[in-house]
Amino acid sequence: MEKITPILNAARDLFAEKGFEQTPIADIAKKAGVAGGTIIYHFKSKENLLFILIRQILYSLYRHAQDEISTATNGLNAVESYIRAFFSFLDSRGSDFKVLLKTNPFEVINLQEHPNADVKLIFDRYLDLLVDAIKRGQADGSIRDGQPAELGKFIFAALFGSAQLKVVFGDSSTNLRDSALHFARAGLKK
Amino acid sequence: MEKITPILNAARDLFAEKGFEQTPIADIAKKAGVAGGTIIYHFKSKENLLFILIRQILYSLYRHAQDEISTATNGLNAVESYIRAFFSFLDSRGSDFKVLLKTNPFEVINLQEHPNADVKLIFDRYLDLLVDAIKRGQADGSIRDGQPAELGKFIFAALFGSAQLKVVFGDSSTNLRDSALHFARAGLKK
Amino acid sequence: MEKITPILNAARDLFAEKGFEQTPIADIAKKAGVAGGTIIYHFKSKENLLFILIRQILYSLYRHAQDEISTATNGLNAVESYIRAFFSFLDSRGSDFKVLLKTNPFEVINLQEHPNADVKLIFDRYLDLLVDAIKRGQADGSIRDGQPAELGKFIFAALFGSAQLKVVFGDSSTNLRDSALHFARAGLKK
Amino acid sequence: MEKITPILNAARDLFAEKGFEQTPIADIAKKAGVAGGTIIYHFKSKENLLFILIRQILYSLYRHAQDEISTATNGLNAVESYIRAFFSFLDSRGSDFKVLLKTNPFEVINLQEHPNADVKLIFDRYLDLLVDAIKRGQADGSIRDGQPAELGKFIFAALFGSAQLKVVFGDSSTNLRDSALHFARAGLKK
DNA sequence: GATGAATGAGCCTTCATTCAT
DNA sequence: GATGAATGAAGGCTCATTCAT
Repeated sequence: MEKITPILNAARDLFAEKGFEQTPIADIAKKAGVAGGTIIYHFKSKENLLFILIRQILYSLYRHAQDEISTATNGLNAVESYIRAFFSFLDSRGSDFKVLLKTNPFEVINLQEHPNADVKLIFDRYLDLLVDAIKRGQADGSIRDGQPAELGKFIFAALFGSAQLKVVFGDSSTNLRDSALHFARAGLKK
Repeated sequence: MEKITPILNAARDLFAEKGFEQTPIADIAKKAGVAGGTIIYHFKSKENLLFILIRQILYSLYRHAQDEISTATNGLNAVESYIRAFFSFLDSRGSDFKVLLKTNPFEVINLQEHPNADVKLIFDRYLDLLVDAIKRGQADGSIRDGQPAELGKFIFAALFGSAQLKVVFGDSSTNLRDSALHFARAGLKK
Repeated sequence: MEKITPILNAARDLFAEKGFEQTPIADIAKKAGVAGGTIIYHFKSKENLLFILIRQILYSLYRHAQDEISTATNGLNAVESYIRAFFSFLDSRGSDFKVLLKTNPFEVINLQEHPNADVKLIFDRYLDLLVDAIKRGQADGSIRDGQPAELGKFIFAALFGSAQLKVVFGDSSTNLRDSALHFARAGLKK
Repeated sequence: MEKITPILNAARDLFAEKGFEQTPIADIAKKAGVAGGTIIYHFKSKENLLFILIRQILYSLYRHAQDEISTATNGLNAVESYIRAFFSFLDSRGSDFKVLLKTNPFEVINLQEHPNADVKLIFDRYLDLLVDAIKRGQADGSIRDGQPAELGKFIFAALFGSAQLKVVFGDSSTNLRDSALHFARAGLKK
């Protein structure tokens, strides 16, 4: 029971470092100071371990954005907070984020299967945070007209693309963040 | 010798569909109508087959962008052409693109090792096309000031993020393209 | 202590349904509403649990035959009662019988090892019931001459073969019983 | 390709000796002088290897009975030949037979699944040989009236029960055969 | 008596790669 | 150039059993 956290931590680190497929359960076990069978005992399968991990990470990301947005004074400001939150998460919890990007979670995990559905759900919620900020901005006059869902999706895409650039090629997240803020403002302002 | 093309085609389709790790050489062999040994005989290793494939695809993408840009009348126009080229490639050669996104090529392939270096090279060239367009725009007055490399990287990130959204969740590439054009114009124009 | 019966019942059902090897202790535990460790605690090992079960079942079979024979008026009649008892047991306690046939108990259980010896003992006693009936028939003139042990063994073999046919292929036990009675009478009568 | 026979031979011996579940593929490989992977390469799965083996054995048994019956002069004679063939097979190819009895093939092998269907088919054919002999006897007057299918099934059951007695407890097949012949004659003759 | 988390040996299977033909 | 039988290391998973509580 108290082995669950060490396992999750070991898995996070190894998945982030070498990827899901390249990480044998035995390695996780060794790093977590646990027997191989213990991992399956608690997580049923290696894939499910990934799923649990992804859900945790996604939820943290969601909460982090939510916190940041909560103090925004208007819609555009909320979008900026959302972007800042994304990059600060990326910086402070880079290892977590690598898991997200290195495992193509939505490929490895079959989203059709019931228990995985909530990963998609959290993901959607996280996107909604951005779309809602845009709607708010359109209501309070800080953001121009346009379909909030489409504007949101594109910004979202840009954020994940930036993260990939940082994670894969080591690009500076500061520069990417500033560019993201710049383009978002330019594209959204009235 | 004449077995090489069928092998590449089969590999492309299968890598696109199920991913690199999930595709056994035996499956490629069967789909290509070839013996398993033949693939190793021609490509040395499975990883190298992926490398060859990625290089081909990346090069096509590069040429496609180059073609599109060649008729641009100014820098901003060239950037727009670059974006359009990206999405038209994504639409017409979706399977190729999936290979790029599903294999995290820059993870699987160790870019430090010599023969793989040119994948990174083509990749950089492709990015340079965009950066050069921005520089051109700054020279001809169609694009505002700012560091071309950073502006370019962000647009680039947004494009790949969009592709991922399309490939993974099936989002409309038309909407994503229009948003990309919108944000690029807004962020680059004087 | 009061957990023993539920465990035995669950084990009986599962062994009958899926066989000994195919039934994990965990499944028995769940079905019995008991913890996994409890089963080992009470039965020492999975194999020993099977052994206890087999002994119970065999003893029931033995008692059932004994009861039926007790009212027989002569030897041939006793043999017929024995056969009828076998099939009525097979019908009324099919699940028990399946355990016997599905586990090849005499393979799984090493009869050389001391505590298991009494399974073989009960088995022999059960066979003796039949052999004794034949002897009795030879004494009272209802059964022809011949080696009782051999005649008995063959009838015995036929009964177990019939049970297997019923259990595996679902053949009618009524037909099999009538045939058994027919052949036994024909082969034993003077 | 030339490894298939050694594998089948090794599997036959080991399944006969220790049973299907108790025989790791690695043991078969070692005994066959082959790599572990080779077995799966040729037989797809351990279960399928058993299936192939069972089919071979069953077919031999079938052919053996067919040969023996072919010279019978009448129906009753054919039944006797069938019984003799059974026991001579049991004696000369005891190891093969043990595989049949030790694996409860009809349990391990899911008869519903297509490729396994023919095991049941051969099995039925083998039984039909006996039923047809009984019909022939009823036609030529050497065998009394009665439902051939039921009479056949019972004799069949007796034969398999006898084999089990021999295999498990080492009973003499000569005695069992003579008893079988005795009871069959007594039960079938006019 | 009972629990259930934890163990770790064991097993089947996968699969990239080799090599004799 | 091409084949495909053969390999064997590697990995995910099962499960009877142990033991601290």
